[in-house]
Amino acid sequence: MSASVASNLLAWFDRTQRDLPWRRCRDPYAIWVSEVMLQQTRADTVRPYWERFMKRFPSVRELAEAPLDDLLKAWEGLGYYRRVRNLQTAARQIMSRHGGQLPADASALRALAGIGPYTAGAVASMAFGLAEPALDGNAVRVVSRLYEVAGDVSSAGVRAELEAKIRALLAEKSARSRPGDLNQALMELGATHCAPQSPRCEACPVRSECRGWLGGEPARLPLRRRKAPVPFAEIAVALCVEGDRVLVARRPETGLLAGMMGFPAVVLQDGESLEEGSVRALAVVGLRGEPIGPLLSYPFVFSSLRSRHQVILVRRSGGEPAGGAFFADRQELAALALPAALAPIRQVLDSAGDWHVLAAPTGVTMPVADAALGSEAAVG
DNA sequence: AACCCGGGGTA
DNA sequence: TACCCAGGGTT
Repeated sequence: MSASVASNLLAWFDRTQRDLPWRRCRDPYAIWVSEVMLQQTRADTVRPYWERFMKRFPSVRELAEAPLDDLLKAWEGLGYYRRVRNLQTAARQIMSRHGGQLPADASALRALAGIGPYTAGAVASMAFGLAEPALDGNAVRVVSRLYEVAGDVSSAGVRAELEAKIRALLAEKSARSRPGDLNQALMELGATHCAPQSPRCEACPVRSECRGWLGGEPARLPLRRRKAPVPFAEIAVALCVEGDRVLVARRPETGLLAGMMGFPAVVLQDGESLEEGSVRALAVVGLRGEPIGPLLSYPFVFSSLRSRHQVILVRRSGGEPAGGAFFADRQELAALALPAALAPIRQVLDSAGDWHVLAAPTGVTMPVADAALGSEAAVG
């Protein structure tokens, strides 16, 4: 019936595909790294990270043997930091299970840390030419519209249905020798034409085959259940400066920003003041302390949490840093991988000529924060 | 199946 | 603002 869909997609892809650096190489390792970076992350964002990462960690072995802090620094700002931990776990699994070479097998790939159904299919098809579907968010949108699949795409059954549609496309004669390109063509079409809200159907290479377009309302698909509202949290951040050093602490191994370095912080409970929260944050890392005064406040939106970070200066009155916390000088702070949510604080510290003024008992220097932050980030 | 996990682009 | 993105892991 639609034997031309695959060939039309491939011809269009050959004509218009974006020039992405990982498309220039055939190294399975390089393709794998790019696919992990591309999880929930746009190609234009990934590009510079991938270039730097490949120079610094050019092979599975170097990734497997790298210090975790170096990996986190290379990942700084990309988010979902669990990805890079899993990447190293998988590199070590590849060393021990597969002699340092990525396995040319979807099931074996799927068994590696951080590789799920999508990434297994993507690497299998792009790096090894296997006929495996790579069903990402783009492909979900394109395929659900192409075949007017009207079920909830977050359900396992509908996902299987969509994968079956892709398998059928991969089996078409024109696609048999290039499954990776067909998968990429589906994703490319979703990224550039088959947009969530306003698809550019006029320029679509498979419009005449698209049941969604023929039905007149392609943008109503795909269907998914409504997501729960995003909760809000007030976060108290204790900034403890002593001389030319600032207290940093490693976050818990579970939950938000697991295992990342940061400044002592707690989520304020109902009725708890910023000052009380800051004392509690210090206690977590083994210090007694007293609040000096607020330094800055800014909103930060995660995908699963809206927050307001309230940064308050504190002074240690006793105790020693415990549990991975320590006082870092400027050089040590610069070397730490910090999540983007803490970037405004790093910026204040970087632009403050002398940290002593931040530790002053009175007359908190708000102009420093205002100058460093910009109007959007500074919230009262 | 539901929930959690960063960050950023875009309509 | 709301949505969603070359998703995966845990429970």
